[in-house]
Amino acid sequence: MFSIGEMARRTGVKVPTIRFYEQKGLLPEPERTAGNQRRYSKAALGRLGFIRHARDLGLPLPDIAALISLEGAKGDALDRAHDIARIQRDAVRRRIARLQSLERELSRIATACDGRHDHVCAVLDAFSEHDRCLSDHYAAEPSRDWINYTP
Amino acid sequence: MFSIGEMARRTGVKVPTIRFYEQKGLLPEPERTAGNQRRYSKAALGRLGFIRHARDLGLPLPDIAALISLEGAKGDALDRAHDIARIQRDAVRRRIARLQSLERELSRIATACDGRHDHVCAVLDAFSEHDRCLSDHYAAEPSRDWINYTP
DNA sequence: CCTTGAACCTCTAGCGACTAGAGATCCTAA
DNA sequence: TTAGGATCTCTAGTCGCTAGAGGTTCAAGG
Repeated sequence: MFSIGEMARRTGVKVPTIRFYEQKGLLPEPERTAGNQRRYSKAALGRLGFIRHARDLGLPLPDIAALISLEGAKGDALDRAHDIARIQRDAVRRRIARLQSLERELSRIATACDGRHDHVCAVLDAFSEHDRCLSDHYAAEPSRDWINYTP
Repeated sequence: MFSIGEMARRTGVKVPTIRFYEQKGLLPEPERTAGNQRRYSKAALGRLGFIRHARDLGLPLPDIAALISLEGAKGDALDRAHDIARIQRDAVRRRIARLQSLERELSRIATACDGRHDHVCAVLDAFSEHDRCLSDHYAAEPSRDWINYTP
């Protein structure tokens, strides 16, 4: 049996976050001591590790809850787990592509006029003017369209 | 003079978000019609475009406010703008590196046992067991250490 | 057995960056 | 003049935590 602090130490999940997960239904309510303190089983430790790992992989809590509900599932139900992984992987790929174009543009801005500021430099303009962008980072996130941006 | 809806249409920033930016001091309070509706100048449109672009680059609002305060600055003050760009670029680079290792792991999970679920498949285990990870994605984000994770 | 102090408890509120809704008012074109 | 889309203010909700207040419990040392 582990105290909540022991769980935190072993998984790297902070104590308030563990209680938060319990409140959100991701962790089952643990046993309590006579003095009302939480005592966790090894299974609970494993599940917290699962949550931690999935969170690190970028999964939102509802998706993690969905995965947990698949515990012990067989057959077609497991397709859901694969789906979640695939969807997350594709989302990550899109984020990578988008960040790479942002990185190019930030590099451009960071090196604009190379630190010589005897006259007005382009760094602020570089932030505001998308026309000068080397890349198409707006197009990368479909929910945001700059089509009508005409300053 | 532009209405708030026109500003939204031209920049892609949603109407409530424009009001939110005003409330946060990123946009100056615009003129109003007799009926209390906002009317924006071209300068305000430009600034909103600036904010939009900087947000897309991942800058937090306080950093954007700092950049705005540099408007018209000369000399050393502009170093601050370069600093912000460099810091953001480096942050983006770290995020890319981290996401790439996550992508590898999600791919591994997504393709675990290849859709044949006649028996218990490894996808859930793959989510929970970091031992099997191909990459070191925990180490990528220094604030989270898995050193003591022993399930 | 008693004390001390670290760890635990519940509860509320706050973060960032919006987003959604209610209910009221305004503007514009037919 | 009227209809209906756009706008107004205000509050509350989202996500995934995090921090703090104020109180209780546990475990080790004396």
